[in-house]
Amino acid sequence: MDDAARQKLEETTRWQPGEVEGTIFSEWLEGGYFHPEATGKAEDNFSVVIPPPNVTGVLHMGHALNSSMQDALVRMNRMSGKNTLWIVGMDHAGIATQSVVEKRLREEGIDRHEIGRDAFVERIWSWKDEYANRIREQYQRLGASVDYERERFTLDDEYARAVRKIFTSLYEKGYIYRDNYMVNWDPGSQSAISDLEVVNREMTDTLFSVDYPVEHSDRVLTVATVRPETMMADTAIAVNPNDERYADLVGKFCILPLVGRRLPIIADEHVDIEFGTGALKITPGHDVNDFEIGRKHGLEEISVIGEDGRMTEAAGERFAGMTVAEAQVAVAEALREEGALSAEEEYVHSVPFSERSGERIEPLISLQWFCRMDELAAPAIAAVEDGRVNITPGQWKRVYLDWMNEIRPWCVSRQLWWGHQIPVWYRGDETYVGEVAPEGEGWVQEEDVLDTWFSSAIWPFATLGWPEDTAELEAFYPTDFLTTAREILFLWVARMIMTGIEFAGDVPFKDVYVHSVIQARDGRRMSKSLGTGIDPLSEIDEHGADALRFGLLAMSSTQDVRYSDAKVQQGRDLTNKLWNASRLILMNVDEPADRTVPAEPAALEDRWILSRLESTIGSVTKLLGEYDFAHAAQEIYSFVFSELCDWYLEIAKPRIYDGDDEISQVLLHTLERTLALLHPMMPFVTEEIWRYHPYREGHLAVHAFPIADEDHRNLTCEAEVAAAIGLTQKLRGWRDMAGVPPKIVLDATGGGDGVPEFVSRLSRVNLGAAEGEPVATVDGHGILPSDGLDMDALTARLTARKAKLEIEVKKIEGKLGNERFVSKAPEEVVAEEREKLTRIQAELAELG
RNA sequence: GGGCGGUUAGCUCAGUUGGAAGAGCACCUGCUUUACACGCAGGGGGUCACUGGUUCGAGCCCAGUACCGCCCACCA
Repeated sequence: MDDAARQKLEETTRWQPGEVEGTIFSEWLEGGYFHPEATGKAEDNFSVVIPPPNVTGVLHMGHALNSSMQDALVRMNRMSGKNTLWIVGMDHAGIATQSVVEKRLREEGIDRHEIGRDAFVERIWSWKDEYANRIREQYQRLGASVDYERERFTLDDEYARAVRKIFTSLYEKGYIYRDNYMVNWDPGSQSAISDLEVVNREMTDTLFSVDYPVEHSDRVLTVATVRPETMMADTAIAVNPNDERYADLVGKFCILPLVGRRLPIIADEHVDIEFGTGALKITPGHDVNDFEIGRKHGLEEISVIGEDGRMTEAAGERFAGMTVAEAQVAVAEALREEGALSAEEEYVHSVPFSERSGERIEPLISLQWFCRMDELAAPAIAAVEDGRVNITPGQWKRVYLDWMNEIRPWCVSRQLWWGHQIPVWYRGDETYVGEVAPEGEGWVQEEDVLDTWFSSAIWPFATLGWPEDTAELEAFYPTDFLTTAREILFLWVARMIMTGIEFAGDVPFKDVYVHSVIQARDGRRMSKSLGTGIDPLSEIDEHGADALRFGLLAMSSTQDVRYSDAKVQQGRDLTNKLWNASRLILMNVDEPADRTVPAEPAALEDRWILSRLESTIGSVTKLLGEYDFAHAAQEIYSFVFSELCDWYLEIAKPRIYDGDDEISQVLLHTLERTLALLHPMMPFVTEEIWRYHPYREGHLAVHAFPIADEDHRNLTCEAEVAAAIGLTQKLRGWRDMAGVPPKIVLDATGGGDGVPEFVSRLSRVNLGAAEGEPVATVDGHGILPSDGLDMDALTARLTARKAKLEIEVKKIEGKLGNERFVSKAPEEVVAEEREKLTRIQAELAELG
């Protein structure tokens, strides 16, 4: 180490992340460590795709969590010597991006229709560039070791070609078709949306009872509806076939109030006899159920609400042009005038809303492109059932299978401008579907674009150059695992599995880990609109990237958790602890002539820390492999704090200052392995410390990941030191209990053989110093009288301790006195109780 | 309406196959011990939501109840 480095170490008593994180990251990039050659086979290599964030915004805490998890595993595998690729990129996010940009334009007083499609899309592209830069920078701040040279965007030319190929191919297989069908119409975005983009909310509406007179009769059929404004589109009245009240009316007709149309009275199982009057108005044009019933019975489909959310001419001139809400009031009023409204009551029910625009969904019949899913789903179901794709935690496997088994056609067209324009061309009655425009004059391309998820569904292989037979595909497909939030299990994960099998010839990943959702500190959802979001960047500014990464991993779990500042602080503490422990080692230890650590060092504590180190390496590696990030973080935290710093370094301190080859070997070896082990979780601080390590030959990012070395495990030694530590703690505890001032060194009997030297030093109780009449005993060691002992306080505390132990004795004696316990419980359990009793009785004896 | 998850220390959360409950933070008491006060040592604190059951023994298993959360669903 040169003088400048030594001075830096001496001066820097706290880990200061802000100063060095940027430099370190640049060095990694310059080293090209994150940009692998596309060589070798996927089964030997390691690859992961990042869930591409929307270009609408900035990274949120969910992205930070996901990336912390992926990076931990990616770095671990890269260090283990695997050719490793982590793919990054962004999603064009059709509706989301279009509406954000549209809103901004409106603030400038511009309507997108004024400037036209091309100019509008141009505006979004510049928006995209701006946000992609920000997102990329955020990943770098986080330390994500993605391949920045292979960044992809779901609307790139190459990617778009893959999308068109998929569409065309599905069309040729007969899965994709165009149809007039009931869709979820979002008046906000003026587009159809899929079922998965609809959220239901509880609403209080008015339930109107409307009387429909029966033709040639003085009877009326009363139906209940929350949507009287759709009644102009009614084409039937339905009753349950088993409803005796109406059996004689089936086949007859009602007269539609206000309009006067004759409505057939039909029988359908769907109608609930118990609900309301048991008669249901059927409006195939504006209700999903009614649409199904209508198709079944061959009813006419009338539309009275337009795509703009206003009543059409078909609603009659009295209502045409009104908004749906206005029409409801007007229709109710008209019915009232006619005396056809027999009741109005408050009614709570769930109502569909657009997740994106927030507007109430208007079910409309519309000409859209659909994709039949059954054939695609079947092999994707099999892949999860037979374990080619493994979903953890296990309960999500069933959720996935349930949904897949009930899968319905997917409405893939969107009436937007931003997205993959559907590769279909029309000319008169002709329709052409293909990857490129057809030859000839007069062809006009379909204006609609594809659902965003249609393009993200092929992310794992389209990013690798599919459909070309690229070296990247060969080397990195299928990927190894995916970590994801459960909310996109259907939207994204399921569809990737389906397209992967169908088009790339294999499942896209072997493991899916569904992680928890990090909630706001108060337990609410983190959301921009609620203002409950916590910005990862400001957390990094405040505590450093390592602290945030550690904190997120430590607080992660399979169940939802609240954001824990304490866990981030714990990460911060760990970086600082590691930094300072390293300072102690690196400033005091010289590089030994021979780096080799003896299989069995002479010093007990050396054998001990080596054994504990290897044990920790084993368990952390295992936990990371099981996606148990929280326990992995906890494990390494307690190793560093407790075992390495609180015990080993304190025990070894005199030797560290004196310096000898063996302690140097052990310290430098232990530090090296600890840094490498921790690097995947805390890449920055470990890389920076490594800079000062005499063994350094290159960056830690590409240093070998440690493999647990069984030769250094020594259970006998671990037990011996554990006992010595136990004794030290007892002596310290006793001192404190007895109120002995810290400066006083007590004398005690015992010690000698079998008790390591450090016990006396760390407990400040000089074992075996002299003989004499003890005032008390601790584990057989007699404490000799001393000026620092307050005998009154001691007596009081001993009495309290005794009382506590006696209660414990009674409990155990009761248990051992229970004949059934002794006879039925396993021997070792009984033996353990006996030992415990002996132990406590011995302590009681010592207390006198 | 169906399904899933949760209820453990003041707070946030762990608790592997049932053997008598842990961590971090917070709290209390000491300590400027020459790596670190983002530290060190010691300590207090829990009828494991409730009610039954199985068992020698239940936070863990079974049945039910009460709250809380999430997902799915076409009750007008």
